Amino acid sequence: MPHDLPKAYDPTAIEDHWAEYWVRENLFAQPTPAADASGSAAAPQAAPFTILLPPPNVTGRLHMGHMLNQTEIDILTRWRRMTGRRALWLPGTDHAGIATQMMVERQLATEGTSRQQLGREAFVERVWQWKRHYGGAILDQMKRLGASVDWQREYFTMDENLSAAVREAFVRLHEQGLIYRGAYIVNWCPRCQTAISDLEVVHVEQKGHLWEIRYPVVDPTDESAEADAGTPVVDADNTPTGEFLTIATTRPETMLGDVAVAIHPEDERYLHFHGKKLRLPLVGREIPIILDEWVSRDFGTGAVKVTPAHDPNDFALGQRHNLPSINVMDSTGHINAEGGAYAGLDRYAARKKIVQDLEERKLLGAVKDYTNNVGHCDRCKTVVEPRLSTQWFVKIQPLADRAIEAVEKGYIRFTPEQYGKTYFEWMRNIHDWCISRQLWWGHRIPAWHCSTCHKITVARPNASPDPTACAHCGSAQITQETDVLDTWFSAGLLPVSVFGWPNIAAENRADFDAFYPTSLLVTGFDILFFWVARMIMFGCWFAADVPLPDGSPRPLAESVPFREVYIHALVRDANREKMSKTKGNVLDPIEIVKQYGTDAVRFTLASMASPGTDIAFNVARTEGYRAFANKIWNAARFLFMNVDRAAEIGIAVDPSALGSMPTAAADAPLEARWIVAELHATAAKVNQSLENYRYDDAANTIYQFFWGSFCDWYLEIVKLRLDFSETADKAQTKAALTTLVSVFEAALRLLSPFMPFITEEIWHVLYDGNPPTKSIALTRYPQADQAILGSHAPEAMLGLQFIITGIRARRKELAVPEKQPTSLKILMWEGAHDGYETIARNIETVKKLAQVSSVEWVEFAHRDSSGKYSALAWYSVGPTDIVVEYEKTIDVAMERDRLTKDIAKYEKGMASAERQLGNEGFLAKAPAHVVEGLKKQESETRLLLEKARAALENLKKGN
RNA sequence: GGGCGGUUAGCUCAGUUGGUUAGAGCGCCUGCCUUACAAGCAGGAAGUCCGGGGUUCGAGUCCCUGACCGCCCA
Repeated sequence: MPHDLPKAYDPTAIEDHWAEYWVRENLFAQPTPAADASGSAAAPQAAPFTILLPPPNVTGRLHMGHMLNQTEIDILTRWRRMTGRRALWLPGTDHAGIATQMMVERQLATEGTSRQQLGREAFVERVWQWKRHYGGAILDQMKRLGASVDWQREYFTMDENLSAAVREAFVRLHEQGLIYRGAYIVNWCPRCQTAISDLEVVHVEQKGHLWEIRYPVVDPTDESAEADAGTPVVDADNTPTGEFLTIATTRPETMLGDVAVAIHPEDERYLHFHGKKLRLPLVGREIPIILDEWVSRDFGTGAVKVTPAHDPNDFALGQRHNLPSINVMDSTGHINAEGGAYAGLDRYAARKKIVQDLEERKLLGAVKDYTNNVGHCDRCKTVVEPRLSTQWFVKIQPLADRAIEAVEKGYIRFTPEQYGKTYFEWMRNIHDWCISRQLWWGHRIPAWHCSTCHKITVARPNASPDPTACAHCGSAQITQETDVLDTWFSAGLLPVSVFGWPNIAAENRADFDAFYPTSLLVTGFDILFFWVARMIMFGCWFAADVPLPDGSPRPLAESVPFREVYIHALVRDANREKMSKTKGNVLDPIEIVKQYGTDAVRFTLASMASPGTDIAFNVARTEGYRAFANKIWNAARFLFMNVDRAAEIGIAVDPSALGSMPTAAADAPLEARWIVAELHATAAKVNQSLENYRYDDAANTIYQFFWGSFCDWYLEIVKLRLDFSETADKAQTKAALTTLVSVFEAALRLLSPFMPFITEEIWHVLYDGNPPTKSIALTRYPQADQAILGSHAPEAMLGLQFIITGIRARRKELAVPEKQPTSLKILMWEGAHDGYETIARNIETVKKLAQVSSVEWVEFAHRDSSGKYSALAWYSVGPTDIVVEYEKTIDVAMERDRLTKDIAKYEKGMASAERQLGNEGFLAKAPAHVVEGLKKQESETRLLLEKARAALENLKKGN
């Protein structure tokens, strides 16, 4: 049956089909290993390669960052799978508390209702409905892109088993005294109406002001009502009289909650204020002046207002000095009843009004421009308000210590290495983690408040799922905490929870034993702290309690959630700009895939994915890789055309030649031995590159092999051998066809992890619909044979390529019409170089590839006799001298330019070589092979220089 | 303020423990519809490796320093 492929490669025609096929056939499922007869340890199998998909938000749509991440993971997973590892890539999505809640709330708003109207239970049900309908669209996009994941193990962080892990982790940490609840300053988002962690705050430089405000010193003798109200005594010009302490602030509205003013104890400017009290303007409260060394004398006026309820530093000051905390804002950022006349105003309206009122009272000092770093909510970009509130925290230090040790001892390795430093930097300066969120969507904190004794009951499910009575006083008057946990709390547990933790008993621990620790984590630097660090902390903490399969305690080295972390960079636009919706430069990977094919987009990302470097995504490049796919497609067409023609005269490739690494007989033609050697070298390089996460090297090496070696040279030469005529040497034709097909088949396997679609398609056609396995992805990855890597064929081939390229260049210079063959003379000097023999044996190749009609070998005793030939036609190609015969009159000026330029180049090379070779230090200290190489190069350059000079002389003589 | 990167061809990037005369893709110029491929073929041009100093027989590579760009943390 003839192999029919359309003339041009059309990705849309093949990709959907294979994407569906891979999912339908469940090709990449990695089942739980079966226990052996004893029922305890799993039967010995190939080493696993386990990798977790960084779970995208369930609300998410695929963007370029995802596609880069997934391409990198997929390449490694497909590659490891093909090298025989038990590869498991586990997909899933994150419930994304705030994002998902916001999305559903928006939906409710369009229906004229709200979550408050619905009530918590109905709202949560509504979110589940949303999730069932729209959630996980991103996973469908992954399916279309051919990610080789195990879809049977898909997880969702709110699933029952993963929720059980979250609850167990919380309870265990609480029992260990590592979770506490208390009133502290947290980052509060007035829009999201929840606390957020330090990491969810992004600092943005913003132009603002530094306001100086005069706080009147209390005169103990004045008992007037004005003084009580904070209205100062004024003179006739309405200017306040008396003594003041001037403070500076960037947030005047918080003064309503001031409880003190702090100065440095040694600040000489303010010594006379020690022990005095101030009257808080606009409020009238009497507040103390406190002394604290924390105060920076250089900042502002050196006097700082203290508002413990609205600033973390002030909170600490307040603690130290036993000051009260007065909260003057509500959860929406409006001034509350504590703010007296300003109650009800939005924080910025209040700021404006307060500044205005201070000015009227002549209490406003200088107003300076000031740029400060303002914290914004990572999710909604609202300015975060530091706020005193009761939250749940993880006492993180013990977990961090273990996580630091795991990396220090090399149990986890970062690539690029510099991220190890970043990790340590953060880990060693870590703060307790605020894990409570005032949301409805998420894992509700498993703590119950007792309204009788006011203690807290934290319990894991025993007889009933939730406790019904207070563990302290037995009262039934208990209600569950309304807060939910930070989404990253559950994400941090994924490496243990997806394999069944905490329910790891003898009968269901096979997955954990087989796949934990995972092998690798591939993710972006932006979630290094959010996720990677937390997984390391949780993994090292919780997995440590799971004994090894043999029952022995699990050491730290086996508790880590993964052994390696590969951090990739950002995908930017073609101009290196960060992609953003506001700039409108966001590229939708699905759109580009539709245009150029998944394989081309994957290859673009891979070829640019050098560790640590951002990717400037340029569709021009993708276009180039679509061309590459087309090249392979057409090489396949060429191949099939010849296979079909061979079949007509009864020649067929033995199927046993396929599926392994091709070899070439010692007496096989040069191009066969060469392409086989190139294939092995390519395989070696690609395997090595992938081992080192050098996707770019791996991709470029394959590209060069396929196009630069296989198509440009091998295919052209092998055409000579594919003789299907009656008189053909069938053995030779069959041998050539076998090399052609087997090298191509191996190259497809080599390329498959990078371009899974086109290789799958062609591979199936190659096997005529009767492949040895269900997919090329289940075949073996090409591995190099050391013996073949030592082949001399590439060296010989290089000489041949050199002369062919030389003749072509010469023909161009002589302006020989493209199709017109020319005759060739090869000048053989006495003491002939080795290359003559290779050229002679492959003279048909030279003739075909360089448009040569006939070849004449001319022997010469001396190089000088070259003068006999018109210098106009004589040409050096490396060590070989040739004459391309063409009657056209030569442009003497042009020829002189060429020679002059060559001479200059050779002279420069000679000078450089002589300088080094004349340097005793170089001869004495440089390694032998470097010296030898330079000497060889010098003598070659000298020869070329002499010949070029002679030619230039002849040119002058001849005219 | 603390920490970490980067600067190589017109563009986007490689360049290993220092080693021979610095590479790739795209773009550019010239000629070709050569029976797999014009998404192609063939040939070609193009670099003060950010500046300055140092170490070395030898520096794009190591050290110091300056400039510029970027990222993270506070």
